[in-house]
Amino acid sequence: MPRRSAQQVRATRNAVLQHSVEIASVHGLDGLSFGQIAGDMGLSKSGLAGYFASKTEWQLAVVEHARGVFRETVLQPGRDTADADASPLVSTCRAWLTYLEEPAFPGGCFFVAAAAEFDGREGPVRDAIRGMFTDLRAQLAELVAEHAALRGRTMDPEQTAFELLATMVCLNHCLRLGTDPEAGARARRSLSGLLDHRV
Amino acid sequence: MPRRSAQQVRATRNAVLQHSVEIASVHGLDGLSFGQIAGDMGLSKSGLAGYFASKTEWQLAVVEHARGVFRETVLQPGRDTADADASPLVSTCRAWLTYLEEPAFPGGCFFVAAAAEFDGREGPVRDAIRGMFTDLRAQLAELVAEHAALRGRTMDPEQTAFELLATMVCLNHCLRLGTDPEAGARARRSLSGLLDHRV
DNA sequence: CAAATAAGCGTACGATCGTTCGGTAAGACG
DNA sequence: CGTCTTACCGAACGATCGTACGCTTATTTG
Repeated sequence: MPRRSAQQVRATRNAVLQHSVEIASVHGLDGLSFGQIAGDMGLSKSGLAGYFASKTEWQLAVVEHARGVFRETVLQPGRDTADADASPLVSTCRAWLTYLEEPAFPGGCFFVAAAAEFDGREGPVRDAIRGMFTDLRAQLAELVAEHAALRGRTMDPEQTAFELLATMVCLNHCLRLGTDPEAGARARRSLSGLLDHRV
Repeated sequence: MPRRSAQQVRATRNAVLQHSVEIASVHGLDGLSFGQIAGDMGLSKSGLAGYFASKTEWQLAVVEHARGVFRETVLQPGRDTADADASPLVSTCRAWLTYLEEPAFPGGCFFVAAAAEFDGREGPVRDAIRGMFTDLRAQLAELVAEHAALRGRTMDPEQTAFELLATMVCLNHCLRLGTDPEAGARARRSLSGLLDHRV
């Protein structure tokens, strides 16, 4: 069997993916290179490449890893910290704001960057990113519907989900580019209006 | 003097920049390569590189060229087609929607892509992109203030500018990724609400 | 203990990258 | 007409890219 246990291998692979996501959030998924990342992590180029069947497979693994990070940084805390005052949607938005303002990835939201990078191309990487946003939209719409029911309001879940996503994407844009020091406050004002609740 | 007139040279350079913007909107500013573009345009690699002092200078020229395209595709028509019914802001938003839905660039809005690509880095290219959005925000806020005055409403120009930008950025995102066939309608609904006017 | 397994390394491959340099030839000007 | 300017090309450079192939070596298994 392996010279290192399967658990150690998985841990190393996870560390590689974590560092890959961080670099990719700054330099893009195409900006990843085996040599660079291997050097950063004290591995050989071929050693690192051995973890993945190809660069595309590596990129797909990075996307999947980032999805996990988003889940446990935004969606899961959103569910967990909901209470009588804050609906799951409200607390999800709060976790989301934190995720953008104290970035989980040094280059800002990995998915916004990856979407912009691959939205004009074809292939499995684009499909994976697209899948992430399709799921996100569905979950958001569900949370909105739940929120509306809790507050006894009528809302168009899809429309509100679109506007929530718009606010978050634009907040990420402004924060990363630094064009608007008040972006956080503006996003919160938008969200409060959308949700009829202080965020 | 030159073997080709200065005007011809400028025309060639312009054609190079036009094609560069189109490629960059799909593959990113870093995805540009002298060899690739030169091949596409029937020039030699070194011949094309001769137009620019370095790759960075090339990227800066591409950003500047794209700014011109945005000006004459969105801002200028927005000003020109305003009438008694549609304020300059409303007609600008209409031109903007057209720019996103019948893309001037094959990869969607060049600036959204470029911002996502460079927002985590430093250097002159990032500064140029940042400058574009700083200007855009200022012009948007001005248009909003004008619009509010025309309609006799009170609006926070900066806040509304943020929400307009959010809508447009998210529309571009959804259109390019194809995650929401109704994105155009949703964006129009958002805009109509923001501007208190059918868009 | 010996054999089998596979993680990781070193090396090499062809391709492409940005950049440099000298040569060629076409137009402008004396 | 001769000279000068310069747009453009061809070739080459060092570097880096993704990928492939053996080899070493530690661990597990029979």
